[in-house]
Amino acid sequence: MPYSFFKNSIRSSVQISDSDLAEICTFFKAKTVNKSEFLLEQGKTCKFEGFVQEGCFRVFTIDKKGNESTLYFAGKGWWLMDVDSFMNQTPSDLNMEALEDSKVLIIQKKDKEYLYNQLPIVEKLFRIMSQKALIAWQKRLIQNHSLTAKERYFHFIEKYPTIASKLKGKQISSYLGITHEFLSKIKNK
Amino acid sequence: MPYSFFKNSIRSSVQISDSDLAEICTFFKAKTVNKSEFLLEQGKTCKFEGFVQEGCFRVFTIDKKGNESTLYFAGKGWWLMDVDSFMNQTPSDLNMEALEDSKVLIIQKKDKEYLYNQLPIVEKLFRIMSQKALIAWQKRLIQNHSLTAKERYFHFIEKYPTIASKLKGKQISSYLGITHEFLSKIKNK
DNA sequence: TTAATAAGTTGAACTTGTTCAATTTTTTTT
DNA sequence: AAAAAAAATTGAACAAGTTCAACTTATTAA
Repeated sequence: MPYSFFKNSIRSSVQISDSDLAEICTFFKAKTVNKSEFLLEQGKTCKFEGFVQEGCFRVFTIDKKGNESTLYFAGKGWWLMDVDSFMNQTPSDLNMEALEDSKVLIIQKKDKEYLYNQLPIVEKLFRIMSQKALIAWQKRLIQNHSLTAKERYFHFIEKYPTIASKLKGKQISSYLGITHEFLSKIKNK
Repeated sequence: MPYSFFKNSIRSSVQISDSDLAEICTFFKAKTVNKSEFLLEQGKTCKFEGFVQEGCFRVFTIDKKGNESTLYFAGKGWWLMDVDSFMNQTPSDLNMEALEDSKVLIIQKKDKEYLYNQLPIVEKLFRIMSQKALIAWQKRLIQNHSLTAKERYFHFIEKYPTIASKLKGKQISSYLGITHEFLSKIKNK
């Protein structure tokens, strides 16, 4: 049952019939992404959405000054989406890089649109998922405003211990919005 | 036609029939909120969602240290929601304060739930609205990471000139995540 | 297994932004 | 219109975080 974890994840957001869930699954195809490979690259248009079944990804952007900024890490059970590029079919600002050998379930844009039209529950599912994500982004902004870099670091490794243990310092610092040198100084005190 | 602006706003997100739109409108009640009054207060549970027809609001939180952090300003055409408190019926972290005499359209939670169940297009509408909001929050985080306070300030007044002109420096600084003293120094150079 | 490359550490000088306190200006209340 | 309160400004001392460069330690590739 390669879809059972995926199904449970959906059921945790929305009440859904077995048959609807089964139909949804038919549109999600398994894909392997090996360590250091990119599922999406900045500049390309995003035509898919993905669900992480195994492994871990980093979603980040590189700004004009060449600095990396990590939006989030996607471990098992997380979604990989570039909402902007997917919705508007514009070039993406994001990179999605596998941090280890990973497996994702992928749905193509045309299939997603079909599902939205065919199954209203899919609208509800993604409405709820988007709202949960929104809550998390709002909280993150508030934390960036109210906590120091040191506090943000310890909060991060407490909240995401499993993912954090897989990360290089540089990757964590680009999530926190500080330099890797300063993160190193935070750690050694 | 007090609902025509509201209707146009919805139509800009989703294709919808006149009759569906008319039914939606029946659940949104006009409410006046005068300057300095609060539509929502931190600690109370949010049982409504609102649409700004006239005026302007500030949505902010006060953290443990007593510092204010402004999430966003909601001018004409913006939505006022505490997604977290509304969805989970938990005490809110947010305050929604009218910055001038304002008029909002309000829907109660039970009516919103009825609409979600009754009209699938409402799910789609809020799915799309949530995803647009998500895009904006992601971009804001990236900007906080990649721009200096000065750059963020000029970006803000360029992007929201109308709202910005109504604001006190203290309100802008709490949006940017800096002190009002430092904002004053930025301005006078 | 040894190069080669990437990652992590450390220190000194620097920049950005904060804190606190005093002063002025603007807005609100009486 | 005067008094009171809130907002904005300024400066000096300070703290948080950056930059650059040198060095050490891990990883990866040949």
